[in-house]
Amino acid sequence: MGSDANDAVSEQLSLVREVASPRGRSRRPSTSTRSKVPSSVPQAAEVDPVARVLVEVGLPHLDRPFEYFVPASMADLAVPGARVKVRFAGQDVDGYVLARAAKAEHEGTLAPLRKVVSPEAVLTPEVLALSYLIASRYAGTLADVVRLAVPSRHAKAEKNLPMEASPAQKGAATSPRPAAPEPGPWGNYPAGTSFLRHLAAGDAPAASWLALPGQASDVDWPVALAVAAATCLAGGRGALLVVPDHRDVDRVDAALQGLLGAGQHVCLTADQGPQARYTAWLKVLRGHVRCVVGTRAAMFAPVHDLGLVAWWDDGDDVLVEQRAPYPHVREVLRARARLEGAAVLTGGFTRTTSVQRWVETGEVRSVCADEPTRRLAAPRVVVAGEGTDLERDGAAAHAHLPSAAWRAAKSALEHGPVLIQVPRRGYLPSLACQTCRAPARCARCHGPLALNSADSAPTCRWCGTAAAAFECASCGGRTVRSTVVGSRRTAEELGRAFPGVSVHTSSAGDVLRSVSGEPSLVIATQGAEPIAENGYAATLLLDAWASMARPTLDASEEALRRWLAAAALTRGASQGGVTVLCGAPMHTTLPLVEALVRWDPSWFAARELAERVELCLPPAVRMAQLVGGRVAVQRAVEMAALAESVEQLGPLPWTSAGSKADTVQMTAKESMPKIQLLLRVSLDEGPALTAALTRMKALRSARKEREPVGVRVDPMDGLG
DNA sequence: TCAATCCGTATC
DNA sequence: ATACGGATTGAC
Repeated sequence: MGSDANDAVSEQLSLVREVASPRGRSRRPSTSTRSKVPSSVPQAAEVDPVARVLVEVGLPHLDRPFEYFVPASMADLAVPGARVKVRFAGQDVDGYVLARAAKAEHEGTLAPLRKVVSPEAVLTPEVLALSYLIASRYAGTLADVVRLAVPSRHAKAEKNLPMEASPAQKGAATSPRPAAPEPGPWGNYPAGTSFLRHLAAGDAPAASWLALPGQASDVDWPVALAVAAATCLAGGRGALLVVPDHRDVDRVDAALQGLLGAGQHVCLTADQGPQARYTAWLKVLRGHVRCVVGTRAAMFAPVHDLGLVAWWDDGDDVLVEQRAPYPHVREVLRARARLEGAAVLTGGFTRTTSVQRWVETGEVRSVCADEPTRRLAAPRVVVAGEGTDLERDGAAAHAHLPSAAWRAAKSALEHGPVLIQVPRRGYLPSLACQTCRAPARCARCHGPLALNSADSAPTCRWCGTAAAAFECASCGGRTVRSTVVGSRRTAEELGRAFPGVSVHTSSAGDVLRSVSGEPSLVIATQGAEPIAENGYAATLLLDAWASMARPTLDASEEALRRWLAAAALTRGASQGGVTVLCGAPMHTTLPLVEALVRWDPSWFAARELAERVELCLPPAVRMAQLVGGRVAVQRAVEMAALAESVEQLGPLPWTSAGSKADTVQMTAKESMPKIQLLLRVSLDEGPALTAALTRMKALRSARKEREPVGVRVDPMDGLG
């Protein structure tokens, strides 16, 4: 494991023990005498009459435990982890019992718990410890993180689910452990079987796995995840698998069903409905099952004896939680693995720079296939030029297809379906070097340059510096070109280019799961590609330039991720599969294109990370973002009393993601333009920065600052 | 001298 | 947030 966060971890653990230990004594001898209990209220419990309670008031400066006395009637119900209602500042609020104690630290009179909502210990010590770490990592409140970790109660589900595992499940739990499965897909990777062996033995191996493309059961990634989970279960420990979306959950679910049989795992997804969802979650909490597959909210599932955390496609932005404090699945599962001694498995067709950093610090080991294996499994990749060889006439001209792409599709349609991937609409306009097409970067802070309005000079989206004299860092070019994005071919146009072929479409909101092996054209936006039975005969990746020119930090990483995800649905070169990249700049050999052609995401990730290190960009540094009115942000920064070493980039006008670039956001009431300030520190100084931001938030809420100031750590996760 | 009001602080 | 206390202000 890397050393940068070890201190923070041990510090947090001791904090957790102090607060959560059932009989925990304070390090300092308590100066309080035994707390007085008003005579008008019920008798206190005889054993551990004090409950430390996390109260759910949404105020940062009240984000700490408060002590209540436990009435005798609740002595056995108010267990650590139980939901309670308490009187707080004159009103009834919800809370959780964090711990019971013999004596209070609070010197004044304790108020009684008003009610134990349910004796179900929904906030387990492990999840509580995890929540402390995540709150600290993201400068958020414990209450916010607990809200993410513990689903809201569904009383009927709680009542209907038996407390004890059913006889069959009980039998499974007490009978000899299930046998470890065959390695299956893991046999394709030199380090794969070793990973499984350590996993089964109860160790905590950590791996970044670069999956081979293909859907056959001896390579298919959902099968590989299921095998890892089953191996962990066979070793007597629980497993937690997180995947980006519901379709992925279904695929892993099917694979688990095949390996484990019925009733050994549960799925957790947002679209289950409250009762089904809470029932599934309770099965995990009560230990009926020890294996979970789900979407991002499952990352907090209270799996018993956790032995493996795994997640798929680290770069997918749906792995970022959309509620404060916006934690990434990667950080949550990494923290869980450390706390609970579990193995780590992060897989994908590509590797993000964040995971590459772990590989390079030795925190995780790379698990990937050797080059000959990759070459056979991956499709042959062809690069068609940007406009240079467009068909001038005939059907293909209508579809704006390069002739190489048209020919590949035409011949592939004799053997099976053809996938045509188009970029999503709505990318922000951005700037690139006119000569070499490298993204234009700010000379001062290396942020992305963009045009605020048609006639102004290019401006940095981070620090606001106007690039009066642009000079490209890669080739020295002095002119920028605007990359207008978002043109999308219609299914009709393509249909006309291939008369007589049936056409399917799949895009966000109307996603097609799979298509048959019959010849057809499948037009899908990025991320919505259906799976084809036996794989696509060919895949066309359209408008490469649009994917490459997005004005976000991770544009290249993201482009490769999306291309390889589509290309991975294509038959391997050994079966004639081909992928055609259309619309890539031909002037230079871009590493991005080279990585696709050679199917070498590991090499690309290392290059990208080296560049980030050089330019002091995440994940080589820690960043935080403040958003709000100009004065409020300025005052917030002063309150934070930041160290000298904290670099401030900006402020500059803030536009919300997805809004048009020239729309300046206003705060609701004052019609004040919002501004953004970025803070940058070394990774070592990350914990100090988040601590300062936490203090600042507490101070602001204690002083009842009116104007909101948004704080976001790792703002590049998800938004770029 | 007392009540109304403002401000700061604690909330167990 | 809401409640409370202490200080401050203003009218009798």
